[in-house]
Parts: sequence; structure tokens; C-alpha cells
Amino acid sequence: MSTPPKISRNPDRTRRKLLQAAIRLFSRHGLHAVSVDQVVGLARVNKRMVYHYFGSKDALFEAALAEVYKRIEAIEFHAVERGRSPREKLARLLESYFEFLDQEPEFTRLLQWENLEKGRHLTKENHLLSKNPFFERFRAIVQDGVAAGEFRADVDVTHLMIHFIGLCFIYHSNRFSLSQSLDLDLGQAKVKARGLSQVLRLVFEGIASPASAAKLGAA
Amino acid sequence: MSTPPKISRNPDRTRRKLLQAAIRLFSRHGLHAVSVDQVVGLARVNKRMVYHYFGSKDALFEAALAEVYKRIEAIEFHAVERGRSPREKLARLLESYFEFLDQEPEFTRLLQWENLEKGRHLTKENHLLSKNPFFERFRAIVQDGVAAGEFRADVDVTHLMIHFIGLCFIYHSNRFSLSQSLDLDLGQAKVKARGLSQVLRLVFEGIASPASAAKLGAA
DNA sequence: CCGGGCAGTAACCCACCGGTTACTCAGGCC
DNA sequence: GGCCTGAGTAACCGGTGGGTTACTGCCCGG
Repeated sequence: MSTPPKISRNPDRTRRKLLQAAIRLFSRHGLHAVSVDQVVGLARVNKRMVYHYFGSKDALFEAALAEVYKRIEAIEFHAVERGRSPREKLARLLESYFEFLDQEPEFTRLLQWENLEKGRHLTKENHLLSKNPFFERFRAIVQDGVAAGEFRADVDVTHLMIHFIGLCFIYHSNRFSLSQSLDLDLGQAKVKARGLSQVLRLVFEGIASPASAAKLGAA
Repeated sequence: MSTPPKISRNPDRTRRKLLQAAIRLFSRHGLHAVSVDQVVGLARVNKRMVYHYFGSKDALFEAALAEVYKRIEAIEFHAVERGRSPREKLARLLESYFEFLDQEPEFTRLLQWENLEKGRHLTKENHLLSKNPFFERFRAIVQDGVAAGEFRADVDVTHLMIHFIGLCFIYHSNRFSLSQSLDLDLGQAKVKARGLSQVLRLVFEGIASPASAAKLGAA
């Protein structure tokens, strides 16, 4: 074996365990509600190692954020390519993103904590600016759709992207207050499913070109 | 004078000062990043008073949340009634809400902290479930619009409300990560203004009935 | 086979945490 | 005018916070 199987000295493993514990705890409770002692307790690693590998609690949070952010790149967009038109492709892409947020609460929540901290940990040159496959596919598909006459020529792709992200995030970001105010549990699978279908409906009716809208209206 | 102007003993004033300081600090930094000492320091009040008036740090947070939540009720919706059609009224209402979020960051942020804490402080019987004028006007106007044939008969009012709130919130909740990823400062007034106009566009095209859509398309 | 750098440990630092004690005193009521 | 309740104060509590010190010993290059 290239790497020894059982070890008392294993830098990679220790680093990974710290990162994993940090992601879990910080995403659930936020940076300030979690102590370094709790992180190392969960990771079963000596406290000193946090400072050895990361330097500070803040830097550990930053590393955790960068780590979950990479998960976007792992979304499998192969279903998207099966769409036979820009409209179908966009629908698949949006479904993938909605699903992603739902299945990766560590990403969703960590990103929200970070935004509430005004992006303190992402202002530096970390990976968030690097090419995001979702953004790139989104832009390309919408442009194709406009070229094909399916979408309005005057759609603002950037704001449309923001809006779509907003339509997905709201089910998580304001889940508890909305659930209480509307007396409808947004955590239920069927509520989320209906939410997604209504989002798609709104978006597609909202950006359809007059010509394709007439077709949809007739159907 | 009914109330003496300078005082060493003034329950209302002390309570209000604590609440005000709590709202300011908790909305900016979150519950766990703010100490009771910081709150009483800003309020210039003795620490013991927090426990005298509220009982605990958590209860103080809860009171702060309830306080800002009441601000929704203070939104002036008079502009809404000037709309000459459901469509125009809805546009005014949406504008008011978007403005409200923008001008009341203490509300917006406190609500987000609370949702990340899974609604711990709003599960109890506080005012959040009580009638919310925005929700009520929204529902009524959409129903009028459907009856008047301006909006599709099959719009889901509840999800539409969620979606609209999501479209507004995203400009605040993910402001920093989106600004960095898109290389576009979402804090700028003109970006927000364009965002709002695009939101309205998306929503109205998205819920227009085929008949009224044809009219809009022709315009 | 041995020397040095790096992974890992235990114990410690002290400022500050949320919360409490024990107290003073202001002022409305009879 | 005395008294009782509640507003207000200062000092204090044990525990825990992020971060550090001083150390051990593994393992790889020579």
C-alpha cells in the first residue's frame, strides 16, 4: 500500500477531520456559537492542531466555507444536456440547482452565515470568484434561448440569475418564519416540490417571448 | 409636565434603551457574537436590568425580534390604493415591500439570524402569526386580479407570495457572495433599482393571463 | 543509524462570558 | 411620615472562550 492504513501521524487525515467537523458545526450553529473546543472534540483531534493547520478559528471557518463552495462544481449537470430545447435545458438546470440547495444544507447555511457577516471571509482571493459551472451554463442556455426566439430578447441574464437563486434560497433562508406566518410547513417534500414547479412556471411564463407564449397559452 | 424631564428612575426609558441597543447589536452581529455587557454598555444601563426586565439574553433577543417585526405593520400602503387596476396595485405593493426591506436592515437581518437558528425564538406565541398587512393585501389584490381576468386563474397565491419575498430578500440575504461571484455590487442604488424593475417584469409577465399578456406584448 | 523538523499532546493563560448576590434608594400610597 | 415595592448599582461567581507554552516522539533524508 502506498499510504499506511493505521497511523498515529497522518497530516491529511487530521486536517480533513478538522475541516469536516468545522463544516458540520459552523453550518449548523454559526461561527460564534461554536467553540474551538467543540470542533476539536467532534474531530477527536488536539486543539493545538487547529492553529497548526489553519492558524485561527476564523481561518478555519474560511477553509470550511471554501470547501463547501467547491461542492457546486460537483453538481452533475448531465441531465441538462438531455433537454431538447433551451427551455427544457433551463428547466433541468434549475431543477438541479434547487435539488442541490435542498441536499446540501451545509452549503446553503454556511453561505447565509457568511453573508450575514458581510462576506468577511470571502473578500480575500478564495475560490468563490473562480468559474462556477452553474452560472456559466445558465448564461449560455438563456442566450441560446433568446437566439432561438424562445425567450424575450430583453431578458437581463444577470438579474434573472439572481432572481432564480432567490426563488430557490427563500425556501431555506426564511423557512421558519414563513412556515409560521403562512401556517404551511416549508420543510415538507411535497411543499418543496410544488414550490419548484411554481417557480419554473413563473420563470418560464415570465421570460417567454410573445410568440412562444402564445404556443404555451394554447396548450 | 406630566413626566419629569430628567430622571434617575424611569422604567420605560431603561427598557426602551435596552431594546434599542439589543436590536442594533443583534441585527448587526447576531445573538452569539454580542455579549450582554456590550448591550448594556451601548444602552448605558446596568447589566442587572437585562435580567430585571427580560429575564435572560435569549428573552432579550426574542423581544428585539418581536419589536422589529412590528415594523411591517407600520408600512404605509396608501400608495397601493392609488393603483387603478389590480396590476398597478400589486406593483405598488411590491415596490413598498422591496423598499421596506432595503430601509429596515434591522428587520431583514434579525429575521435571517433567527431563521438560521431554526426559529427558536419565534416558535412561541409571539406576534409573528398575527395579521400581517402585507400578506393580507397581497392575497386580496391577486384574487381581484384573477377575478378581473388580468392574472392567470391558476396562480398559487401562497407560493407567489413566497416567491416575491424571495425575489426581494435575495438582494440582501446573498448580497456579498453574489456581488463577488457576479462582480456587480448589489449594494449600489441603481443596481437595486434595476433589480426591482426586473422583478416586477418577471412577476407580471409570469402571472399575466393570456389575454392581458397579448396586450402587454403589443405595447 | 541518527538528527531535525513536523505531527501531536497536556497543561496552562486570563479576559470575558451569562448570570447572581446583596445591597441602596426613589417615590407612590395610606 | 413611614413603609413597601420595584428601579438601580457594584462587586462578584464559576466556567469557558480563543489562543499559547513547553514538551514528546515519529519518521525521513543523509
